Amino acid sequence: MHVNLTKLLNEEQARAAAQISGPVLIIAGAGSGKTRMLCCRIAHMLQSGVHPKNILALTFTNKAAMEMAHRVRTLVKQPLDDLETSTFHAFGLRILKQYGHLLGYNKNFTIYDSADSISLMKEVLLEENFDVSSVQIKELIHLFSSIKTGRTSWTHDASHSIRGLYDAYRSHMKVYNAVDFDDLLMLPIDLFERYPDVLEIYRNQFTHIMVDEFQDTSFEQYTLVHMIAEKQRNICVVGDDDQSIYSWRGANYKNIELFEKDFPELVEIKLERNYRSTGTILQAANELISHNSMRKEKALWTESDSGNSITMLYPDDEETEIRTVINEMRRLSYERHINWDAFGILVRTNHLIPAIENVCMLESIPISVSGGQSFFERKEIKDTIAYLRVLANPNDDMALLRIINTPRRKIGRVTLQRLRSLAETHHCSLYSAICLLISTDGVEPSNRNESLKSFIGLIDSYRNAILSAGKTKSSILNKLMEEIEYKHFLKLENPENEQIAEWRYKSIETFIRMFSTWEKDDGNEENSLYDYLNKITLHNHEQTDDEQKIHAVSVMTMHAAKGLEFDTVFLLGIEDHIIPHARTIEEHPEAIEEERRLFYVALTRARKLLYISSCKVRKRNREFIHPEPSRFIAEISQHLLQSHKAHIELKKDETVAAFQALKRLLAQKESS
DNA sequence: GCATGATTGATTTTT
DNA sequence: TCAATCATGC
Repeated sequence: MHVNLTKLLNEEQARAAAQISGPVLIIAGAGSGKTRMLCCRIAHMLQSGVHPKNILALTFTNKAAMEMAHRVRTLVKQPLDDLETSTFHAFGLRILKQYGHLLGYNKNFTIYDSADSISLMKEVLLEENFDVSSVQIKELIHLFSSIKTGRTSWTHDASHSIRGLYDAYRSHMKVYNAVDFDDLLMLPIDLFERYPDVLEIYRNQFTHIMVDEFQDTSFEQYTLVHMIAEKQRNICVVGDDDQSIYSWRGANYKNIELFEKDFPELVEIKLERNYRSTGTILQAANELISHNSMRKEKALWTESDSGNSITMLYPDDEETEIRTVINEMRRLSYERHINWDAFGILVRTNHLIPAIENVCMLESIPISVSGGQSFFERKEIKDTIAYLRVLANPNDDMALLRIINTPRRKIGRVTLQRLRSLAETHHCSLYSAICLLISTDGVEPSNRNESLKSFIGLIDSYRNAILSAGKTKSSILNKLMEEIEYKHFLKLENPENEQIAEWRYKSIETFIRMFSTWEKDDGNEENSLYDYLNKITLHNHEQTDDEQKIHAVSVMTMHAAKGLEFDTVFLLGIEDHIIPHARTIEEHPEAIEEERRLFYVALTRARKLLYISSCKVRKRNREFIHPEPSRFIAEISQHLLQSHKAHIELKKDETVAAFQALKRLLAQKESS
């Protein structure tokens, strides 16, 4: 292994990669070869004798973490099993797994995702007799999250009852032996404060730390990494304040200022040369972002040609919008021999995605959707996972509630209500409440507890089986799903179409197969059920990398597109209530700058061609509205834009001609 | 007391 | 369009 930095990188990049001791702040603009630099930097560390297990690289998404690990391995041609590249949350989980018992958590704790948190909030509200709309529930959860992470304090508008709800929420979590996403960061901080010797272990292990997407780290994430880095001070953070798009989740680009204050001896390096986009795209992006105030001084430049103008589309409605895009993709792939995976379709909100999926399906365009309703969010998969969760941790009430009457076991509203109040008076989980109810049942076997008894029997027997199963857990799960006749339940759910039931059961089989692949992988030494469940909670929104999807058009939200790039990018639904999003602006007028940054991120994903589309009519709820094009479009010089030429849309016979040409091409390829 | 079908109402972004 | 809630039937 020998990596020559100056050969692989430009001057600034090489400087950044070579500076491996002391604190470093790297301001890396969009498309400035940041990932490449980071990978070379790790390679350089290894070359300089730093052991892989002493390196900690924190990223924002699991995808980015895996990508980085992969690229470093290719670069240095070594397996590097000890190299820790992970997200903050995965890192926090790792710490809790090892030392969580010091804080009173059993090792079979469950991670609650936001859906679980919402269900729990509903439960708590029910208990305390509150009638609250779903919007308010989300607000409450957001408030509690801010409180927990110290972003907000109780001082203002904290009524007594709201504090009560917060306490109830937290005590429920404790009873369930559950932690939420915030806990994955806050509990390690708590741990480090209470057990300095544990902190010392981490400080000594991770002598070299890197943080990617630093502009999107939250205060508590920064606190965590600061605690570890404080002593050795070999920490490098990489970010771009113009791409900060997660402030609603607590991201705080002011962390850059904190970092400057905490590590005053730092070296600052700016990467301003853009290798990704054409001059036109870059200029448009620069113009747009210059409308924001309070930016760190930065000027992206490129040596590439100005390239094509940005194409504006003004389709009549949503369907025309997608069909126009499909026509363009067909034309480009035919004229320029472009693969489907060179296209990216980006939207502001998830709910614009299904319509795109449908039309692409009809037109046989292969697409790969990330975000939106993922495999793990399908009802049948969530049910299956809920069964696993209850087996792993019977005190997990949210999972238990999901499955206790699925399939129907004649355990209905009233029974549950009784169980709830029993659980409440004993401060225990529903599972314990059921056990209590059954044991105090006495001699006369009351009919109504029979179904509860058999349910507990089912759970207990499978729990024993799966916890002692070694590498055959998946087959036990399979047996469980057969025993409860889940397939039959699906058929009852879809009486008019048995095919749907079959199809949905197939995804359960797929899940069991995935589970089986995981448990047979020797890399998972511990191979515990808990590990698997935690893994799928944290990797929820991730692509299951099917080979068939590699040559597909990517469809995703602008948030999900961060860090990615495509030759050709289509931005759909660039209308004034969607981006900037009407609700955001209403609630926080200052958030317009973040919306602009989001649009900036979207623009800078494109290498060569960029299309921006704004519909004349869009269906919202049940009515049609006439949206205005996004105000951001007006912030770009008009000479960079060009309207979509009508003749570009292929007429029918042209399409036929195109297909024939394509056919000839394929025949040629085959014969050669 | 529970299951089922009809009505209503709500939709930002993600670890 | 979809999910959660409500009212009614068994």
